[in-house]
Amino acid sequence: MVVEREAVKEIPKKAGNMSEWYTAVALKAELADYSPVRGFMAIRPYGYALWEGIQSWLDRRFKETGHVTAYFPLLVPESLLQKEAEHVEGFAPQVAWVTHGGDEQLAERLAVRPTSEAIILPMYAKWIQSYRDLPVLLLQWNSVVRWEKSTRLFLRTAEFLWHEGHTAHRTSDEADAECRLILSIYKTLLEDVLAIPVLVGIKPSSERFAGADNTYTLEALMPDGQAIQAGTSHFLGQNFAKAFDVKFLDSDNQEKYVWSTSWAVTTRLIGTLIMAHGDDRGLVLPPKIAPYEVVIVPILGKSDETVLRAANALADTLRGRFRVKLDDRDAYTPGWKFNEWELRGVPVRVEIGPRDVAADQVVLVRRTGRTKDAVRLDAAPEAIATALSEIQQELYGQSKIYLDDHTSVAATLDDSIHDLQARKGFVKVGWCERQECEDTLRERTGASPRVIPLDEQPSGEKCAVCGNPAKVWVYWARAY
RNA sequence: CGGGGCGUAGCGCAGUUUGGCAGCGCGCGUGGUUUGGGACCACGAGGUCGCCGGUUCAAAUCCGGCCGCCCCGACCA
Repeated sequence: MVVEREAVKEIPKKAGNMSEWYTAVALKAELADYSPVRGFMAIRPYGYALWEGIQSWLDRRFKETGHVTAYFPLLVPESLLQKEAEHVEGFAPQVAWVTHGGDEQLAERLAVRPTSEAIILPMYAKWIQSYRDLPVLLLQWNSVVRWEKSTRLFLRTAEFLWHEGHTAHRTSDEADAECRLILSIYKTLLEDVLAIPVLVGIKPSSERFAGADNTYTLEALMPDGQAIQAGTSHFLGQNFAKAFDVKFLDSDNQEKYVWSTSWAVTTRLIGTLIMAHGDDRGLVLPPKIAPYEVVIVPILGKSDETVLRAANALADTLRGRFRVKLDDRDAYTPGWKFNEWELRGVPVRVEIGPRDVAADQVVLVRRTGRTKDAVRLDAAPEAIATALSEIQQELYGQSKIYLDDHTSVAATLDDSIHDLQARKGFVKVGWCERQECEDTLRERTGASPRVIPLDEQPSGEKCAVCGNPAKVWVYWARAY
């Protein structure tokens, strides 16, 4: 039986102040730390392993869809950044500038990329001549800098890691299909791997990416009732092609501008993951993304030779099938290790001690329930596989129930205001698509329109603000 | 950027009101005993009290300025 003495002492309750809880978990689980440079963070190996998990899953998918990886410069000349008017206006307040090379002042200052459209599209102009060169399906794994006023580990840092995809297409339809393909890949990543259910759709024009004709988005709901954007996919139309003169000769011998897209998910996903599943004992990681799916804790005592040998043999057996950590450090007691690995979110723990070796069994403990089950040694791999798959489903299921329970429909302005001010999640409202109705709701609630769903259309409902026929549904929420 | 709080050993803090030897717990090192839910004993290492200036015989403590961090709001992936 689990004896509750002092649980994890250093972590505040999640239900209390979620911000304090979040920061404590990110630091104590050794995911990241504050760095000497204000607003920037150091990602520690355990946190980076989560990012590598996301990377390798996406790289596998992108290989299947024909996307290839490239790399473009860190610095963007000011003149290039200024070519797309809306783009530069949108990012100007957040750009960091390089003004000197060594001692000498530069003739033209260079932006540290806040995103790379302005340095990639000029290259596309050189590389694309004919419709036969299309589509171009590139992405790069890199970091970008946005000078943020207030920052939080993973959720908002002045520098963050991401991949940014940049594609160029022959037709508008093809570019739009690309955006939707990426959206579906991201949705699978969020729901099947990270176990976080999302609403998908498009942003109202007021929330679009600077320079885009359309922005697709994935919105998740955090346990404090606030929404968070988990990924974006932008249909850029011909805006950037025209600004950077990216043209091709089509089969009809006409010179045309390409249609481009850009899309990204960032290390913010790690912050989202922490909040979505963690509890008062720390991190809870979905098995599919956990750096270690299984941790083996040998209970060493006087008979430590036998136990250690059994633990090593078990680790070798399991390693063929799972990501395994054998924690054979002798400086820590088993109880200390139990708490440590729970804090770090490992889904399944296997305890093996003298009693188990004698009985030819191991003790299996799930991070989610923490009940102890004795399992015959030869049945352990199957039992672990079952536990991992059930934990994965359990985490998604809980989050899905939370999302559904915290999504309401409001038919009137008063209801919308009431529901949004209660801060309990998404409020779905009908909208006539007029800016003034959106502005009214923003001012009255402090919330923002997060997403217009792709698969739901109003059928006779009215705009919650003005009462005219609603053209679309919009999910509103307070947001990170 | 507004409101509030804080800065003293790696971490968490006491000491500041009333100026007078820089402390406690955890962690860390060594040795030993331990090990099934954060073990115990002994010895030990570790400090420009955020920074700069002022008052004073004497400043962690009083005064002035600056910097940084956290929380709550407004803006941002």
